Amino acid sequence: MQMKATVPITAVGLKAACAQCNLVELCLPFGMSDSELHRLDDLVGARRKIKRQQPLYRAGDPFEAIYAIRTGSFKTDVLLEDGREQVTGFQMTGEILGLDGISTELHSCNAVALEDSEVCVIAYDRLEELSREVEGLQHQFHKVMSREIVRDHGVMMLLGSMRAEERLAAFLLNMSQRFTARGFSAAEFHLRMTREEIGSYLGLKLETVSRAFSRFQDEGLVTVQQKHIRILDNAGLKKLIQHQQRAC
Amino acid sequence: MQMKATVPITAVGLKAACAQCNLVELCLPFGMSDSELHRLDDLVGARRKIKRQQPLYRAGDPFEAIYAIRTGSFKTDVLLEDGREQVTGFQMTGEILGLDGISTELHSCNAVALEDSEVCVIAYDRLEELSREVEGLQHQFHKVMSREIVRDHGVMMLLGSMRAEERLAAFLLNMSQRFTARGFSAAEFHLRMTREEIGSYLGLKLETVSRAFSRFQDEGLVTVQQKHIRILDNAGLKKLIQHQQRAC
DNA sequence: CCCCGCCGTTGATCCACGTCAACCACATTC
DNA sequence: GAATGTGGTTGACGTGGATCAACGGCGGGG
Repeated sequence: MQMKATVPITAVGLKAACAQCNLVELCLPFGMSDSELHRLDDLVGARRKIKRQQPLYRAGDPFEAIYAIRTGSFKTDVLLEDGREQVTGFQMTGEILGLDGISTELHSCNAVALEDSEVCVIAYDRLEELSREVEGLQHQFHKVMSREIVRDHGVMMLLGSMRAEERLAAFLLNMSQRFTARGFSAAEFHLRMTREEIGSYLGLKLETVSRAFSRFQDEGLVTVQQKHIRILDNAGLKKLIQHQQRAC
Repeated sequence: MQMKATVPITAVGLKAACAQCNLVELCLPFGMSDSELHRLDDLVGARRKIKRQQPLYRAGDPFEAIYAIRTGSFKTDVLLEDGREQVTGFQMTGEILGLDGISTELHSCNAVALEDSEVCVIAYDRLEELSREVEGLQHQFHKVMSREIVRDHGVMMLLGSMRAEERLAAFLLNMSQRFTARGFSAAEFHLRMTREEIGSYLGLKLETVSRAFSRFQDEGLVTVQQKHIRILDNAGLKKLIQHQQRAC
């Protein structure tokens, strides 16, 4: 069921035109002036469509570009020789994929589409070139990388110090907040990933994720119907995370 | 026991002079030409000495500079409101601290010296400025940030998918490899952090860390005397990580 | 030198989560 | 509509690591 190599499923020749894109606020060009914005037009090359379950890139692939998600969503994961998988993140529209490849010029993880998706391809050498000239771009790019580091620290906190229900609560609140930023409902959304993928991300087995969902539902914090989530008690979820619910 | 703010313990006026530093190979200037190297002299401002247990910066501090470790070592950690601590990393000479601050212009974690240490202070606005002119610096800086992201993914793998002994084995091999890169013995070294700090980093309690050390010693993989470690069977440790040691 | 505090080790017990297994809800295909 | 497969839920049970507790060793200060 695996493909030999990561090949573009579709590479359409359309220019991406950040200035016209409604994702600027969430994406790499955030905070740039109009004049700066127009200089990006020759940076963002083609778009590429990726079908659900297909890889955008794989660990070991040569690194040439980073990718901005235009539509759809992805997961990134790393694999151990013995087959164990760790999902390292879920990415939504406007977010940047591929930063892991800069350090060794090889991608160090897999990026897989969770649904039919489209990305803007940003050639990395062109990005470095242009960001030497466009200060706003340079600065924003650094912020994007730094944000990724901060996000990863948050996940470490989650994996290293939280119990199962706290992890799931943190995950739901994070998803809710990211949907909100994209103009969707904070309270009601559709998860694109399976229980197993959530579990891998949170360092839990899928059964534990499922049970935690059920318990949240019993306690009136959320309603869950398969992948459709409705948050009923945001504050209750937040409280779960902070109050280490132990005696003493 | 906490200090109000992070103030320089000592700020010596000495220019750092990367070109003369024996850490270039490990540090930000890696791979830069001699002529590029000399342009760094006015980038790296003062050095700063930090006493053991003192913070270099704290979560919430305004971000102004990143730091290259000249001597000593640090830990970085994040705290939850309820007091839980997650150590997100241990840093050694030549490694860069403070990248987490770029995204929000506030530091998002604490950096604490594990021993009396000295860092080179690199003003961030000057770094951006200079890296617009010096291509090698720009590229190397991006690699350093990317490497941090890749490293964090490795820690997630560890926290999310490995059992206690695998985590400790991975930790020891990682330390060994980093000591080697610094010209120290790969087999014998002195840990600067406590069992509790190791435990926090690995998502384990200190007792579990201690027991795993004892078991490694019983199995002839290492000898442990307090913080002094000698690795007897490198391959054995590696095997521990890959072979998911379950029946079936 | 002795005292004291911190750090590390080890043992006994507990419990959160993993494991194993059965079953159910949908979606896809024929 | 039946057949098949994938993903999700739930229950029973086992276990790895947390918790609680006692003790030992080293290092710093009087």
